[in-house]
Amino acid sequence: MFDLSSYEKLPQSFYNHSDVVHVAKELLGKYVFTNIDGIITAGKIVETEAYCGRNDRACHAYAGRTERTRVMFEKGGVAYVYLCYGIHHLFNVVSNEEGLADAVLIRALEPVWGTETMHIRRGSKVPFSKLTAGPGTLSKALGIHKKHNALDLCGDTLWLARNIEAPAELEIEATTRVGVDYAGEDALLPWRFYIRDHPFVSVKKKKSLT
DNA sequence: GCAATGATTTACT
DNA sequence: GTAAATCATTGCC
Repeated sequence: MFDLSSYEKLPQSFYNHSDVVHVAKELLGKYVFTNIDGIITAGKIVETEAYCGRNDRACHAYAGRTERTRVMFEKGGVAYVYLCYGIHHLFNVVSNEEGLADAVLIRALEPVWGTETMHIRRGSKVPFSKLTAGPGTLSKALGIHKKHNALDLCGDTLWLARNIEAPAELEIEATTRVGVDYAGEDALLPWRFYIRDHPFVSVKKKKSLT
């Protein structure tokens, strides 16, 4: 059975690491919790992508600080929620110090708590295996809304935790990121991480390699 | 103030 | 496999 007492909220210091790629890898196997309207949902992180605002053209913050991206320039430990294509909410974890726009995009989760609620939020009869397999769908399943943008991840509405009983070692695979072809050479950076052979990883196919 | 576009998903051919 | 849905952010007038 799932025991909430086995989970420990990640401290502020976790997000202040100077290497966003390192944070992205550390996030694998951790858990995302949300408490929306008193309903708790949670999922294990199985896929992430690192974005670095200083030298990564794929990052929204690369072009500079704007009204939208200013959250990424905050100190680590806040949520950056962005509405993409007018439909989908993407959930990012901001890392590093204030002024350095690093963030980790959560691309896929494994539902572990409140799966009934997730099903309701996802509406139609999506198979269980698709509940949180994708950056837009996982946000919807967890009830993450853009109103949660800039939320403190150490708060009581949206936070990350680790399982104190979970094994420390994971099979981590690193590949190029998805959907950032426009970023040119930066799209080739192996900054996408996922747990090897995990069923909830959104297996991306296309790879226009020459 | 107005038009273009995107870190995606879903449905239809 | 291709195309549409849909809207906040962005850049230019």
